[in-house]
Amino acid sequence: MYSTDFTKRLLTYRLSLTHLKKVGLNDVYSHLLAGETSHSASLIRKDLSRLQVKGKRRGGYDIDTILQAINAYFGNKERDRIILAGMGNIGKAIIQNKDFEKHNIQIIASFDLNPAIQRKKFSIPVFPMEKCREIVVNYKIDVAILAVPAFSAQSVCDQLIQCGIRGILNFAPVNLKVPDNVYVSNVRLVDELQQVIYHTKQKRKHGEYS
Amino acid sequence: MYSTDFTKRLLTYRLSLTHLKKVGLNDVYSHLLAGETSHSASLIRKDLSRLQVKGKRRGGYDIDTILQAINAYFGNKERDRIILAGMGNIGKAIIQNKDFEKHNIQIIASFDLNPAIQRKKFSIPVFPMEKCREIVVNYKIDVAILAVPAFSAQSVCDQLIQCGIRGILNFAPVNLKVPDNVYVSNVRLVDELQQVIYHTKQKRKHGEYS
DNA sequence: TCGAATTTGTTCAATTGATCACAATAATTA
DNA sequence: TAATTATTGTGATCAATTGAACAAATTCGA
Ligand SMILES: NC(=O)c1ccc[n+]([C@@H]2O[C@H](COP(=O)([O-])OP(=O)(O)OC[C@H]3O[C@@H](n4cnc5c(N)ncnc54)[C@H](O)[C@@H]3O)[C@@H](O)[C@H]2O)c1
Ligand SMILES: NC(=O)c1ccc[n+]([C@@H]2O[C@H](COP(=O)([O-])OP(=O)(O)OC[C@H]3O[C@@H](n4cnc5c(N)ncnc54)[C@H](O)[C@@H]3O)[C@@H](O)[C@H]2O)c1
Repeated sequence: MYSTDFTKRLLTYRLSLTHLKKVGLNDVYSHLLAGETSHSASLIRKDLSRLQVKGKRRGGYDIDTILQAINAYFGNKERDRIILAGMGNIGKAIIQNKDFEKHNIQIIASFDLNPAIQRKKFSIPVFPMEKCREIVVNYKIDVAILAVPAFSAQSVCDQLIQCGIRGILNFAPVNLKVPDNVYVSNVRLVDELQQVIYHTKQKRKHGEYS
Repeated sequence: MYSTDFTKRLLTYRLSLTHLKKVGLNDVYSHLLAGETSHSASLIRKDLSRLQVKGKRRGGYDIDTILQAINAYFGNKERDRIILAGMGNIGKAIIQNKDFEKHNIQIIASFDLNPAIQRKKFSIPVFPMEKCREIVVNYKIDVAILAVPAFSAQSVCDQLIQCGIRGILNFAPVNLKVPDNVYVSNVRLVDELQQVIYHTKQKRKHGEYS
């Protein structure tokens, strides 16, 4: 199996390629994509080779072919349905964003312990956690977004796994403990920002100027 | 200089250590921290060694000492002040979150082109972009969060850099073009989720069960 | 049609990063 | 006190990833 870095790069390529396509291009050279994505041209060629995308020597790669290969890699034939736990600020921001739909990801339901939130009208239904198993089983859901406060994150995580969830995108600043057969990815916004601050200071220090 | 992976691991350690401390521990063994963070014990020891944190042989490491070293590494003496561009769903979620303050990061102002939003009352002032240079210069701001729609991301990014910003945490699904002396980190929520979905399917396939 | 220019595809080398393994050392127990 | 156990700290090894380089192929122009 390929590294997670490879997978991540593919999504970066996709982003640039859809943009280039919108701008009117049909073909792309590895070094052009390199400029867009800040990955080296030879790494890009190697990645495309792993994806079994063939370019034309001296002609570059066909953008649509790459995009199809990337989407195929992620199995984007069927629509992926997921759920959301925690309908707070982050949860609401996410369900209002159209990008998930655009990439065939559908958030079909959310869960929140706050009855006031349950009563509100959103684009998707809000249930109490007790309803979770029913939804997960009936709709064969594998993946959940976890956007509850830190102090309840582990407990809600446990419940999700209990209900059958096998993949979690976690926003809470907590290192979740999960069994081996569950995949967790953490979005640590505070950490990300702190890293930006740190690296920005470093750049200043080491005097990189354009 | 150290890799960004090293920097990222430090923040993971910090998360677990603050948790362990809250639970009542004062000391920690490398393999205990390994269990919390899913990094190997030997890697953790090497990281701590690089941080010049000394443990006691057979006695483990003092948690406070590690935490101080990590905070020192990130220069957490002074409070870091940053700005926010785009007061939409993500922007609002971020300014309402207390975690940034807790880590000495202060978002002092935000910018949005929507006059209706500018008139609303938030915990921080909302200015039109024209005010940006003044704020950035007067308060010596280096870092910005970019949370505007994709189609205006590059343009707002350019303006920020024009005003003197040197580090950007970008939420828009765009590969920003910036000069060499600017550091950019991207939060790609759709990509993150797609990766979770992908890796969850893979785990299913390769039959990992706990 | 031939040659020059350009870009892919892949091999190879080098670097980086992580793990292994163990000596050094400290604590514990008998 | 001596033996034993547990843990750090680090040098050596191993693996993975990246970048460089170049042959093969294709296009373009003369
Ligand atoms: N908002 C941000 O910008 C931001 C930044 C970094 C991290 N985070 C983290 O993301 C998570 C969500 O953030 P937020 O701003 O949306 O928080 P929030 O407080 O706005 O929303 C949390 C929601 O979870 C619900 N909830 C609480 N306990 C629950 C439980 N046991 N079961 C089901 N639902 C429960 C609450 O009712 C609330 O609606 C938090 O852990 C936060 O630390 C948020
Ligand atoms: N909401 C999510 O969950 C989510 C998920 C993935 C990615 N994103 C991305 O994050 C970014 C922000 O998302 P959001 O949901 O907050 O969007 P949003 O539409 O709610 O907010 C965008 C804000 O930016 C302001 N804005 C637009 N153009 C501007 C300009 N030129 N200068 C200054 N301000 C401007 C708008 O007035 C608005 O207030 C978008 O690029 C979006 O694609 C969001």
